[in-house]
Amino acid sequence: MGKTLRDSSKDAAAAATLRLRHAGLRPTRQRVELASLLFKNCDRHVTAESLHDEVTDAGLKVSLATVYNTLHQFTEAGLLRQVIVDSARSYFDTNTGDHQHFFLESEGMLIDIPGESIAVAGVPAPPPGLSVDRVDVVIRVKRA
Amino acid sequence: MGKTLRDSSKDAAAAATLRLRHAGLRPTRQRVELASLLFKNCDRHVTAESLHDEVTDAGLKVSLATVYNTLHQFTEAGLLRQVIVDSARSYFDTNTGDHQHFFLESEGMLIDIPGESIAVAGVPAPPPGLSVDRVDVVIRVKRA
DNA sequence: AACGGGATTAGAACTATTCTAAACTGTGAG
DNA sequence: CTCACAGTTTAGAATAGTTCTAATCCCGTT
Repeated sequence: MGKTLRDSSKDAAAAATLRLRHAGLRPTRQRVELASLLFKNCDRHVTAESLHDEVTDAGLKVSLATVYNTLHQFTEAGLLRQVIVDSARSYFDTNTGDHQHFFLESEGMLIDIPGESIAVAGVPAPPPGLSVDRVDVVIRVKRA
Repeated sequence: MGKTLRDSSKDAAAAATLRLRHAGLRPTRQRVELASLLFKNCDRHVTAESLHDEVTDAGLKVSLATVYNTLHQFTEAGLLRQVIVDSARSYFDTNTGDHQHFFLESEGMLIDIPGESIAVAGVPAPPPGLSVDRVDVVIRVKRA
């Protein structure tokens, strides 16, 4: 028989707990709740503010400071990736694989572009003493 | 005969004044001083703070608010280009042509990469209703 | 020289983010 | 099962970068 809503919520929590343990993070209530929201569905892009609103709207109580802490810890642990496209706010991406982004600045919207589809050629060697850490491509788009 | 230091300073100011008029900006003392610093030498990358320090160290008096206003007006007028690589501060680039950047985050240093040398292939068509505004490539580097 | 509108300014205000210090809680030992 | 403690959370203060405000100033025209 199908699972009830409560079951799937429990499942998400259980999965989140596992994921946290794997990452070496203690599965506190707040971290489990945030991880459940972040990783339940498909790839997502959030800001601290948007995630805080979301968790609050869900009737859960997590402070904004904890949302910031958690986003950074998750990023540190490789569960999230920070996307820098706007000098006003930070975005975090649940897709940590190789990919790039469309960015619609007027609406703060990010859209993934699979890594395989984009190729960057002709990158010169970095100046002596420096090594390449990552290549970021941002396709800035606007409403046609 | 060679020009004196005072002459070349005057030249820079005269050139800056012309450049401002061409861009449709009134050549005020502050704008001329900032433009002289920005465009006297080769390509430069500045932040509001760094430019304010520079103009202050030169013994000139320009408020930080004016530096911000001016950077935005220059950008608007196509004299500068804003570079988004850091979610904590804004960089402005005197090179407005087609090019990309190395970014050494730990030192807030930007290095130009000529546009011809880099090619981005395989960019998918943007979602319906959106059009590509610009393609930014940032090569994040670290001390080897 | 006087005028008018844009430009500049100091300082307040604002936004996103980080810090602080106190209260709380998961976890392993007993 | 309970205790203790290190790690976590929290409210609120603090900070950094940037923008706003409203008064003053000055460039270009008359």
